Amino acid sequence: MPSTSDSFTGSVWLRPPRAQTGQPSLSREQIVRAAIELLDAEGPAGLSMRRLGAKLGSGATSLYWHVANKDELLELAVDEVFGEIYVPEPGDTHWRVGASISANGMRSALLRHPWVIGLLGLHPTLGPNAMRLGERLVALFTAAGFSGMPLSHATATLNAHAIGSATSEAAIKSALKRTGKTWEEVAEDVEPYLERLAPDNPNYEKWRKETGPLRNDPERVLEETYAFGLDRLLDGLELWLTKSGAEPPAV
Amino acid sequence: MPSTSDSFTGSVWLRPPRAQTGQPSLSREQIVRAAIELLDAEGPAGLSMRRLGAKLGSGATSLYWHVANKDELLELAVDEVFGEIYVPEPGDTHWRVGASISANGMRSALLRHPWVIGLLGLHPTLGPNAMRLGERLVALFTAAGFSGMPLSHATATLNAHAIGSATSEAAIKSALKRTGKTWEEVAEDVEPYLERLAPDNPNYEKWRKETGPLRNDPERVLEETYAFGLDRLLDGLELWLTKSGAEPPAV
DNA sequence: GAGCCAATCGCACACCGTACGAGAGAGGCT
DNA sequence: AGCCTCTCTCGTACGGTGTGCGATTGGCTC
Repeated sequence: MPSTSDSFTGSVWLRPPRAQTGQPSLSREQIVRAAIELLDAEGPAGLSMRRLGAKLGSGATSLYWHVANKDELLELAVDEVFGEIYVPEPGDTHWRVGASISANGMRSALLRHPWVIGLLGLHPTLGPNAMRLGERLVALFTAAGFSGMPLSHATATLNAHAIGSATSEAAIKSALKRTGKTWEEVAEDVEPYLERLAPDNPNYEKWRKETGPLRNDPERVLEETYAFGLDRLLDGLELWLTKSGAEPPAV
Repeated sequence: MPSTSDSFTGSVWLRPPRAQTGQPSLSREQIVRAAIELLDAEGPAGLSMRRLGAKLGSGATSLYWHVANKDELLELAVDEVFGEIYVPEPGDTHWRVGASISANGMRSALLRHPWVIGLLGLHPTLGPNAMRLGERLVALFTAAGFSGMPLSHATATLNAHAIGSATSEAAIKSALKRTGKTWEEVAEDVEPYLERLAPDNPNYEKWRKETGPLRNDPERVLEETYAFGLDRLLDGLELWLTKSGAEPPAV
């Protein structure tokens, strides 16, 4: 371990890659992939260095040659997940479609790997895949007519919507998965609690009574919530674009 | 511990409160408050049951009388933080202002207690404070003219924006705090990395060069990003409201 | 005073991240 | 050929973690 001085977060990305000559039976990519598999299968609690080592047929501490510590491994895993997100080229679609595809990709990647959500607030992700994502979004929104700080704000807001939506969605799905109950069973469980709180929540209660019959398939509802918000957001961005009098640059 | 059957997430909220007769030198509220102090001061890693016990002058395992386990303690702490968020009454302001105040409150609560962000994806929060928040938002958006599922979508989207924005913001601030460096120093550290990746990120690089001089105070930029997104979102919601021909109910 | 029961606590267990140093084995140099 | 160096693996050990369990305390009601 050359132990470069702690530049920025001491982040993986800023450190020169490791030279290689010996007999590597382990590799960083392999470790990261295995870690992701464990995390997907059993959640954040399912990943320990010992278990990961076992899964790879090696000692737990051997991993520390390829990875400085567990935190760094998680950073690598997060960026790997970002690699799954596709952002269209500017020319391929209208920017609204491109932005939708990008946000959908972010959302579904986060829902496929919900453990990522809990890590996003810890370090800024500036791995190569995250950078590529940023690059593509800049290209997309530049072509749409954004520039300067508003461009950055727009892309950040798009991502914020995907992240925020995925967070709430993951919370619900995690509860369903953990209890193994169906949506109906959970609703039954919560019902008496809501009844008890009803006097304090008249408006919510009224809304709940009125929309009760409509709220059946939670999967669908969650998706609609996300899509509704995305459409409103894109409407707002488009409105700003026209009002600010921006011209899309020549394609 | 009466050990009620595991209703829903076995969530704290659905369990009857504990009877009380003995000599309580510890209380649930006190424990939760102390836990929040520890979490605020030292982050998620700073909270252990032993340290918490020590801080309260009691044995670590004494806490387990008042709290089923650490997860439950964290759920309680999250709801406590939600209690800090103020949502105006419908009559008090235009709904856009009310929604802004609410989202601002959510954002700043999350930034005051960044550890909450990492917990939001784990359980749906249905504590009393979260419920009160929901109630107020329903009231606000009902008065604005929303109803049915779109009402729920609108409130969820508002929260998603606050959560998503706070997540990215917390990531950056956490890195700054952890390294103790100034924004300029971090920028210097990252610079060579960005230069190296520049060939792959032409659009991003172009944007970066153009806006370089403008991007000074990150605190301000982050706030502007959030505010820009919020405005676009509210624009989009307002547009939908007028286009859907909804009438605000009599006030 | 007897008995009950809420509340506190110490101990122990299994597990965690990881520092450290010993060793294996390949490659390059003389 | 001999040796040295450098990459890589691994066992051991340390100080921590969450928490199950049983013993203990002390105030309350009969």
